[in-house]
Amino acid sequence: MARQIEIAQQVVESILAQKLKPGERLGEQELADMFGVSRTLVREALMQLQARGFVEVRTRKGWYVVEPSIEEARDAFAARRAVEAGMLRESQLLRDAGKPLQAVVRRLRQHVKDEQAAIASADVATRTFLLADFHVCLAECLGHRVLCGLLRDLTARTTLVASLYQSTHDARQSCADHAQIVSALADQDPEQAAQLMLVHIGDVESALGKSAAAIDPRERLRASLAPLVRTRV
Amino acid sequence: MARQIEIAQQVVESILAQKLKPGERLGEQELADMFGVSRTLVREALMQLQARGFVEVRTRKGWYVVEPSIEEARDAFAARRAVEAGMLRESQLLRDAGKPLQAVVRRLRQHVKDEQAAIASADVATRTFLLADFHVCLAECLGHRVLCGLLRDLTARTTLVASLYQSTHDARQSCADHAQIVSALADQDPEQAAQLMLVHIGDVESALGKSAAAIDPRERLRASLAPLVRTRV
DNA sequence: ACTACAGTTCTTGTATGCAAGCTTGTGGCC
DNA sequence: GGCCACAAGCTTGCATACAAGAACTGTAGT
Repeated sequence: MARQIEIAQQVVESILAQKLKPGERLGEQELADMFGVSRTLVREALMQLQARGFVEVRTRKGWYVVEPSIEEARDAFAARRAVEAGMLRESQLLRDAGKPLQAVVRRLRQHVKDEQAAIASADVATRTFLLADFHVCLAECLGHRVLCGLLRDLTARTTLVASLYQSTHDARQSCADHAQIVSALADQDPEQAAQLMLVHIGDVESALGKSAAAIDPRERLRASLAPLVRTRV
Repeated sequence: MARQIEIAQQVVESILAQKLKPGERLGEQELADMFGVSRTLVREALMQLQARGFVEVRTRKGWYVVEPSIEEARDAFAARRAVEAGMLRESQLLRDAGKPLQAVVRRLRQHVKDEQAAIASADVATRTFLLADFHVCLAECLGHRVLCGLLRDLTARTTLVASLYQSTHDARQSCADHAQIVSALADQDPEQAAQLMLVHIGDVESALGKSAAAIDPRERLRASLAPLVRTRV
């Protein structure tokens, strides 16, 4: 595969696993050394990521993982609500039912099991990745290849949002939601699945910002420094 | 604004106006000369377009505007159905109603008027652009900035599909559909708007492939040459 | 006349080089 | 001692150079 796309993919996966945080700097030379290529390829990868809304460039200063504002965060969740509810309600597969649906349900149940395993083993990166990947998986299972790509990007964005606004949402709750959604699919009840999905996304969204409102860089620095001040160095 | 983004935008606009057709070759040097920059910037722009699904690169052969297969075409329409129906049904703006809705309706009615003007003046490029832009406009009006970007790309893709499979769909019909959708919005009836949207997209989709199945490059060349042959040069 | 092959040319793929701008550290000045 | 100016270094922005592969053309041989 093309080298740039590999680089871009790796960055996206790191975002999905919350290994890359919003605001993180991505030096061109640094990445180039890391992947053993020249800056040219790194730039091309970063351009792709920019087009997909993951990174931004501040002229002559560098590339940074995007830091969605509160409004952008809400907007990302609103987009996911629209896309995922629409996907479930307009799915052909759910109308026709039959054998393919069974295979889908089996695969999704397996995915939920994987989520549970990751939660049990306290593997945060895998857990975060799988919880987001469920939605991508769902799109793929329902036969929407375009939506699949769309959702990969959208879930990555909301993952970014979650790590910026310190979500307090419980992973087990998300996993349980997923299980319920799969059940609704198994019952061939798209509307129920869509409703559950809307609630699920709403829950994840409302878990934001309860503890920390907006963490701008200055605020973060101050927070990081606070203990030092308190101990009177 | 960054030069690459300008280049990418211009390409997308050309696609939306059907000035660039599927399978069209995009030579790096050719574009570089056209925009007065080096190939580096052109490549960076093309990389962005690749990430958004508009062009593909065949190694050491060149860049080409994507030629969606029949399945990819259906998939693109399915994605639009899901996204646009979801958008209308889950819109906050339509629930709250009130003054902002009026402004939205006014703007959309103006857009429909612009469409009518373009149709009347037989300006095919503007007409095609505006008919696609309606959907983008709708997303923007409803306050979804993320969906707005998504729809810009999705409508461009279906425009590409339409010019590949020679849509027989009537522009006036599309315009009338748009007007109806706006009316449903004015009546604060999201479900009705969503239904109309689904029918509208379905109509556009089913207008495909009736006349021409797949137009491969050879066939196109033959078609282009036909008149010359007939006059016995 | 048709095919096979070699040379030429054109195009992409990747690296490198150089200019411009930001950051930071140092020295001088008030 | 503190503040400002300037310079060094590092990073991005963009162009150019060069290598490698593909297509095309012309030629020779059957």
